[in-house]
Amino acid sequence: MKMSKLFVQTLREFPNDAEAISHKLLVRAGFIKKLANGIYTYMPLAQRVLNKISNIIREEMNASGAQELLMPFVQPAEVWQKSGRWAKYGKELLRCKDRHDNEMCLAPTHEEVVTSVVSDVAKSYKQLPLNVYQIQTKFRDEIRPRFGLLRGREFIMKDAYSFHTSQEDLEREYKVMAQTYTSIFNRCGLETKAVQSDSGAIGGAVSHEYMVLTDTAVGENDVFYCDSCDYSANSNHAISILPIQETNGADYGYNEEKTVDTPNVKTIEDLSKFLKINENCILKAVAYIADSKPAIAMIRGDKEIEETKLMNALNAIEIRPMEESEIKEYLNSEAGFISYRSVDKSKVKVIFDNTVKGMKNFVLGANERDKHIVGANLEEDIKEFHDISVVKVGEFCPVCKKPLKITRGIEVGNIFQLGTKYSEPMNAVYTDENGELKPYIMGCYGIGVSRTMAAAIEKYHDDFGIIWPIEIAPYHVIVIPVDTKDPVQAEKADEIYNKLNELGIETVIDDRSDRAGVKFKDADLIGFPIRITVGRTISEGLVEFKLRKEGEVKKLTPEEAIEECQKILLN
RNA sequence: CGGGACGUAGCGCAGCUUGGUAGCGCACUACCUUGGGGUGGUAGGGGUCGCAGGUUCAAAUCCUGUCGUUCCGACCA
Repeated sequence: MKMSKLFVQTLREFPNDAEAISHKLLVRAGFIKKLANGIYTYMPLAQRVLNKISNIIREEMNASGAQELLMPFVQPAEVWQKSGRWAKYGKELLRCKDRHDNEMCLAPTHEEVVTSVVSDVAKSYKQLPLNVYQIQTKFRDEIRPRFGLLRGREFIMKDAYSFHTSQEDLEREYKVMAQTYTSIFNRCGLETKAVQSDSGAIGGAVSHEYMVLTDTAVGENDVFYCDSCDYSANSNHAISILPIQETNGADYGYNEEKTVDTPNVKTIEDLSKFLKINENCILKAVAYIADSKPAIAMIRGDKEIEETKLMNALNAIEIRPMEESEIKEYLNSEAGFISYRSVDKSKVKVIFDNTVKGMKNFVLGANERDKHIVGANLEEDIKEFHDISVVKVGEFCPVCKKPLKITRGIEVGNIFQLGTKYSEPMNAVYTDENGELKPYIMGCYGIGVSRTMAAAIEKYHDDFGIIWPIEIAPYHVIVIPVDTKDPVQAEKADEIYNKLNELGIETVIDDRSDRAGVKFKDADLIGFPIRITVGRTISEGLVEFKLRKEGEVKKLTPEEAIEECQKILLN
């Protein structure tokens, strides 16, 4: 490809509205162009990267026995109503109507359709197990799309679904997919960590997220991990061992239950200062609306609530903090002074965190403005506790009990054992050996293709631009004639360019009449892994060979440079 | 959903206070110049100033509404 013909425009400045480095570089290097919030055109350079990632995925998925298909992106409401998700899926599901007034939606995922398709075709146990996948655009109407391709509304995803006759067979396939994912990301030049995204609790669905670990990534997930064993988990789901620590308000002189005035003391921090007591002796109440119903979560003052865990404990689909007015309405209380004691437990669900077990003579809201109770103790009939707190660094690994560490991760893939979550409500069944109808046992396996591209940039860049891993780089080599007016340089550069292309090495020649500086800047920005510069030294029969990654310049003959390219690509 | 900021050429911005022919840099076109890390110059092309309404002889500028973008918040009561 000639640079003068390549449909790309690099910008001299970073875009103003980008935050994440991958977003800034994708825009500045001319890979993507925004059409609307969270919706982008993939320009030719980006499309080449996406194709490379997709092809690696295809090769690995096919090798592990999965079959590629392609399902509709626009879907009728019926399939979603069948699974029950038409009502449950919130505003992320973009709904619309066709000309006949039929309700439709843009697919955010394909469990419904694939279940429906498979149940029409795979009617016998003889056709199972089955694993089908597609690579396709998805649409999720995110509340706040940001970070470019890391959290767009429209994005490209590989989604695979497997169907089995037994849990054992599902688990076998799950392991196959886990291996497949590791090799896919390795081939993309990305090291990933498979991180638990569920506590692994008995009977619970098992799932893992594949994280590209980077300390620099803005936003995204916190990942807890253990150096001494394999344990790692998304902070959403991480558990830690925290010995039930006894905290006693009596140590601060509060050994008798009584109500005290706490004027204008609203936060735990203020309260702790005002009463001269450690935060871990205060029982904090946080009020939520869970699926339109009120709930309060009680937790030790120094701990924080993990909403995903709370959601699970409440068995809710959607939760949000209560607003001031709702606190009045449902709890007849005021923020800062809520107590679990005075609420009507038949109407308001109360959840206690595990940390509350060890609290004695604690401080509690009095359910009245400017008043708290000190020296309080839990009633004996409160016996149910849940893990609803966020793990903190330094708490202990649940497997080997060593302190946990934290890092940032970008989720690029996930694998999930679904069981009969979809097949049962959708009545998707096969006939088994005994002629009985059974629901499929299912698994699903996703990879964010466009997000993987962005994650690679988050991981591999420097001040000058992108440093593509060669496996997913848009092109392998850029040949730069320094002075296109010098016929020797131009001719020799052309020769190298043609030779490389003949060898199947994807090469761009920067034939523009710009100065060398411009070409170097663009080459670094776009991130070609190999650069061959044809300049003055060509009179001595030498060109410059430079890897974007390492930055060292070697003087080689054109033949040696071409050989070097071949060697690198063979590895 | 709450709060702030911003919408002027593909990108980055000025002009608005005090209403009077729409500007700068990059990018684009042509020519000259330069030729190893974003040369220097000359001449051009490109904008219903987000949209709608209002005030006015006159609105990018003032007022109202609306749409969009963006940042923060939407656990720590």
